[in-house]
Amino acid sequence: MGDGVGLFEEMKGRGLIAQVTDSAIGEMLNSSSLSAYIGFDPTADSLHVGHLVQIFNLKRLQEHGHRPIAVAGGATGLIGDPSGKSEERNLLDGDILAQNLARIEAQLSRFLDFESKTNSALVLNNADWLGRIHLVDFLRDIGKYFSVNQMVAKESVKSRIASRDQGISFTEFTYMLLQSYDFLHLFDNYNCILQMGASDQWGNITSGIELIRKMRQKVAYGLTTPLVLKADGTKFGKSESGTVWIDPDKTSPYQFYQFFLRAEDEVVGSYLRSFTWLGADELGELDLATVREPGKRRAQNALAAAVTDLVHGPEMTRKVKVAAQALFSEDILGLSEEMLALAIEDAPTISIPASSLSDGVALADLLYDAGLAKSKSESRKVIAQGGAYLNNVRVADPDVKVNSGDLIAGGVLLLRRGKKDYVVVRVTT
RNA sequence: GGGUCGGUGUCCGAGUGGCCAAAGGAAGCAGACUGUAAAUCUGCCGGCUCAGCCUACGGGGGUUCGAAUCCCUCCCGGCCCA
Repeated sequence: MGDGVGLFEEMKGRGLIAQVTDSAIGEMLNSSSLSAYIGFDPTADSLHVGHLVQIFNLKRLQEHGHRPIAVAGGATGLIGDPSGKSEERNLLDGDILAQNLARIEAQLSRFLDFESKTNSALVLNNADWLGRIHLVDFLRDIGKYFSVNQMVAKESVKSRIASRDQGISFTEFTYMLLQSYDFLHLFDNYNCILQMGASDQWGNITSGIELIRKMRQKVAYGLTTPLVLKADGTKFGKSESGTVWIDPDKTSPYQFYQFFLRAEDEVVGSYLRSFTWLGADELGELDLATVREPGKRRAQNALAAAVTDLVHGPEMTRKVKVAAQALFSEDILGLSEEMLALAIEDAPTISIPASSLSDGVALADLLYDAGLAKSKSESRKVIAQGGAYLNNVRVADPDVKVNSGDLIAGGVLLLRRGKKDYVVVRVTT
């Protein structure tokens, strides 16, 4: 699938390379076929948009003839990586971790090709090897190669040690050894010579490379990608309603699409490069469009469509686009029943019994029940401040009764909080 | 183990007997202006059956008319010593 341009140049052009351990990596990626891995710790039951850069990098790797290996951290997830974390983590329960792992493996599988004759992808679980090691063996065989002096100097550890009231537990301190051992294991058993990851993984990656050098007298390589940030420099991946997950049950495709649609002008260009496969010509055009006609948001639209396409498929993308257009249109009441049905098909929905509408439900209660307010207090406040809309019409009285007379086409209510958050209320009999 | 400092709302952080649902900042939410952007401005920002009540300042107990504030005890963390 290589398109003539070398993988390394392509990644570089897209701003996807932060650091490499050796400049030879460029040549290796372009000419030979190698195995490379990225680790994912199953700290939640789904991957989120923050993981997409790495997943897509594996995909790019495979498209250029390399074998991508995704390592799910069944063992390291139990420990917790201190990198980029300002405080000690709570340990995850083993059962929960196992469930998370299964789902994440399934998600990873969607993006990679496992059928290829030449460079089929692999998903491995590091519990398969880390779980078998005996402590004393590990300390003798692996621990011997690690200098605490050097570990302490690593940024991820240093910051925690410097932190006045946090500190770092021995458990998290050892994380680096486990990740290094992963690399060694993959190097030995899968001929994997490259580890990739976000730039906060640099310390962990290089320590794996050192371990391989010391134990095998062989060279392994590392490549990191820049952390994706929001325009204000804060962490990417959270929306107003929390983390943006890949699992459609945790973040609806509609919300997923909206998240990318709302990308700030300053970063939309880099997002397009990280999260889509658009070519240089198109990227250039969109950059220009953002400068010339920012109000049209062409880049944002292209971004949202392309990413939703990759993650949820073209059919879903089409639906959420229609939904967005309809919901943000001026008069929802003017929409045909058919259009409305299509628009709200995949919007978040709650159901209420018809009987409650015949008595009338206070708007404040409805907003709360719909999940648009965390408490009834909040619900009342939002309404009083003019932030609540019933069928796209602002209603500022929290005690106003909503009844069956408010139902619109198809027998639903459209409830909105603020400008962006919609919930469709369906009536059940 | 000893000493010492500390544990306050989502986070940071003031408060050392009543004026404390607790200063200030950040985050977040709503509104205005815009482009479903950014910046800015205004308001909100524990809960509830909301002009009232309930729950809260690490846990438990106590002193007091009254405690985030004082005492006892336990738990947790930092630093120093062993």
